[in-house]
Amino acid sequence: MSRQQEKRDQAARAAWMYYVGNNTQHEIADRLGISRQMAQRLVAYAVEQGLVRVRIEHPISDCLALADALKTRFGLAICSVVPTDGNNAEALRRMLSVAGAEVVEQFIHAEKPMVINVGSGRTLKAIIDELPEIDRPQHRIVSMVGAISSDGASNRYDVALRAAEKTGSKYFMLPAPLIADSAEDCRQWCSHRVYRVVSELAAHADLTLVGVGSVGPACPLLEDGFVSEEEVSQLVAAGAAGEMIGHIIDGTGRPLVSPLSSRVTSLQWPSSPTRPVIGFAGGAAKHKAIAAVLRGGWLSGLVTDEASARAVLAG
Amino acid sequence: MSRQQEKRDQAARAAWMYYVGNNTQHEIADRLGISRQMAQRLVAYAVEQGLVRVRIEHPISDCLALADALKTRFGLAICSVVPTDGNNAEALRRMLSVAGAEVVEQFIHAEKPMVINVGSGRTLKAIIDELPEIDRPQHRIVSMVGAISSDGASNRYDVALRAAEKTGSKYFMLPAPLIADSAEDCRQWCSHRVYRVVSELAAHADLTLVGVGSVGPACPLLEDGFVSEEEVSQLVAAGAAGEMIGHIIDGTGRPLVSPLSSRVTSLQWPSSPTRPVIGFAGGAAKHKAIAAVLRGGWLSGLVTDEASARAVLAG
DNA sequence: CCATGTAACGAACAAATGCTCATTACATAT
DNA sequence: ATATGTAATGAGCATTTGTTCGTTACATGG
Repeated sequence: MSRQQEKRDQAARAAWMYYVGNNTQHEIADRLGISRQMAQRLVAYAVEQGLVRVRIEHPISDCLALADALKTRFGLAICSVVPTDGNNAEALRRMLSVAGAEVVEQFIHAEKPMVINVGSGRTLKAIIDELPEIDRPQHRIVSMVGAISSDGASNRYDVALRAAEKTGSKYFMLPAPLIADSAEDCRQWCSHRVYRVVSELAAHADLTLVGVGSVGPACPLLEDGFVSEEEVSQLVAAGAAGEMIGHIIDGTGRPLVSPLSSRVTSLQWPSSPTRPVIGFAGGAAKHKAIAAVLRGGWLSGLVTDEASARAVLAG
Repeated sequence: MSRQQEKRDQAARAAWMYYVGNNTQHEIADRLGISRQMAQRLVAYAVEQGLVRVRIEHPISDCLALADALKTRFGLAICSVVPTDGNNAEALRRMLSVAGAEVVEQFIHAEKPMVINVGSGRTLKAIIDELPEIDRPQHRIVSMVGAISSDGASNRYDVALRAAEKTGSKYFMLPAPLIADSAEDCRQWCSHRVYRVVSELAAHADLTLVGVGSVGPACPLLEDGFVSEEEVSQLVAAGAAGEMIGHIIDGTGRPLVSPLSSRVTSLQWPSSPTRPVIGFAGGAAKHKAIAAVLRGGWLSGLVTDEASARAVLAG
């Protein structure tokens, strides 16, 4: 057994004893014949590696009420609202991950083979990471965004690939960059045979998972270098309120036609979808984007936080 | 909203912030406008109330190896082995609960209506308590042991009832005491119409969950006042190695014929069952009982602890 | 063989948590 | 209104946990 494996094993053991067995780290150390600090490190390592999964079972009535209100107002089938924790971004991300993973798990669990479209974004990535390993080789996972990044290497946002790894499902990548160099280039990418095959598969997906992004200073598209600051300013001036996998929408939820829109290669889906399309997003920066996406009727499910829910309902 | 509800709500919120959001209790206190101690109490309350569910995702290879060995040796379809934590009974119970609940959850999750037989015992009770609330009104849960206790009141071991409450399933109780006053009395109970109906239902169950008990000093049957110390001595002298819902078996796993055996009203099932029958037990006191039950081929699944697994495999 | 970088380790300290106890608020019965 | 029991509260302290830092072990390349 590799050194790495051995460490994970021991960490898992320490985590069992600590979190489930209610031992102190000192007791664990004694039992495993290691130092107190080492026990502490093992437990910390287990948490860091995602070996420890925590769920809060009791729904908070305020959050439940907000979720119900959102369901009614925007015709959602699924809605989960997590408590807001000041503006601690780290905490928010973790909470959305836990709640999001719970929702996704319900679907993934099905034995019946499914096609699952997966978008991009940090929130979605965190959710996939939070998923337990469930073996579902019968499912097919489709990446809705181009897996080819302009600099070639980094595919760190290929959330779909991660999801496929987690579940052992088949993985279908979209052979394109997220944003093509020109409208012509975009048309080329999108007319490739493989693109069309994947796109066709995605059109019949049983489930679609997408992140919702803001458009503005420090927005994901800008941070990840897909658009320039100038382009962002132009988009905002043109009324951009948010985006999903690169598709920009305005405040009413309608697609925003712009120089950019003809260069985005990522997959599209109809408004008021008949199959579940679940969006994940939270945090003050995204209030406007979430509201816009909901107004546009792009989602049938949403996982968000308390403050965002309130803001959206108030708007 | 009731005072109680409000407290649970706030406890859940604190638990989210503490366990998921990674806040300190001080931060939680500030945010909720309460004292540091109060935040601590809320978190503790949430844990105590079972609002917080912890799972360790990574299988420990030693435990996995033991589980595989048990599967092979005793023809089990399912086996889960949790790490042993000295002889901390409390920790053992919690670990078995978590691992057991995980196994049970897999089955309960099914949408297809199921009939589930549920036995008795502290371990099984703890497992049911650990189950998340999943609404499954289509399932039917059958209590394998008499729900009528001799002193009338206490039905604290009616694990099946709890399970039915947790899942919102229909509940079928066995109208009988666990141990009848005499063989004649027993025959009477077992020939009642309702008993026969329930028994018939149980015979076609899709899943059976039972605890495994020891027979000896401080064994469950004695502790709960179902048998006297003298009777236990006699049973042990006659070769009793363990019991499941009152059915005593010897070291080879064969039913032990005794004055008691004709008075036990609880349901029976065939050895080498074709549908899943899962046993739950751990701890030094039960090593002999577990080995006996496995030898008898009564189970197709087992959840136990490392030390027990080793002991059984060594024997 | 040595040099060099990296991981493991434990001591010591700082921070966070849990517990006990005395006090206070509050409800219910008299 | 007053007594009386119960739950809520915070102060103070003990324990537990987390982090930093210097040292030691160990592997790898020269």
